[in-house]
Amino acid sequence: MPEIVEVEWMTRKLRTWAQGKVLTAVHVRDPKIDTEGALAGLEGRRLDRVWRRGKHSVATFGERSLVLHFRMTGTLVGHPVEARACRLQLQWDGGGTTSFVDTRRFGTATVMSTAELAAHFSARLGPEPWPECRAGRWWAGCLAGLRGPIKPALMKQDRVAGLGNIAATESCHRAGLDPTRPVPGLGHAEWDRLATGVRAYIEDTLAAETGEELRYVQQGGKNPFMVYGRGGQPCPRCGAAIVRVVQSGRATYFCAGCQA
DNA sequence: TAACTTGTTTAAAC
DNA sequence: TGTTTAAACAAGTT
Repeated sequence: MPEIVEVEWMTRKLRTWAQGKVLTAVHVRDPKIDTEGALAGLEGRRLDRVWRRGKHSVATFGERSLVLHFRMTGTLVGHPVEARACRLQLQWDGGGTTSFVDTRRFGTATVMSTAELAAHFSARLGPEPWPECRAGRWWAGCLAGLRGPIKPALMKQDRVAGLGNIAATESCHRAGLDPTRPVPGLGHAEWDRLATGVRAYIEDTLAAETGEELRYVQQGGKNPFMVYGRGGQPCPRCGAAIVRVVQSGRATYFCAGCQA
């Protein structure tokens, strides 16, 4: 599930593949991804910059930008893909091809002007939690005024951009924090632990992404997470059983032994 | 077969 | 009135 770490990884890949190159051809293989017919307008433009904002990957061509959102199963690969899951292909001068592969077809690819992009992001995205160093005070400020539990609060994109269900779940575990604790009840030491936990999760997970293709949770049958998807299994830190609860309709996993 | 998976939007509840 | 949660949605896997 592409969240901040996976989107950062794909953004870096796209940068190495295509930044500075001219987009010579756009092949829309799934009409649903480009109902406005705007993608063809990018042909012939040079890709100036590739950057991430929250869970979006943005390719900027002068005054127009291609904004990608991967939702559940979207991913970028650096070669042509013929399978039906390939929704979009971008061809670059020099012969390279980038494919947007998305089996469940929930992802989006939108063309925006610089002004539209700024308005779009400022209306729905809070500040970036990473790579800038964020202290506990910063987190307390971002989530100030919220009354619900901490884990769903971490997923509010208009407060802090980029954290999804897995990142929020794993960060609470690293912080030793019970995900059901109400935001107003958290103290300075707990905010500090949360700041450290989020940073550790992001950097450790990013460091584990070393191959050419992005790893997914279920692929290869290996679950790389500490608690996510491990209901009933022993906690890797303290050995107590990991429990599964539902918060705001989303699965949360945590260890009642070491998350208080 | 039906339940489960995700982020976002919209509607309803508190 | 503002904040929070539930439901609906996309489509494929289990």
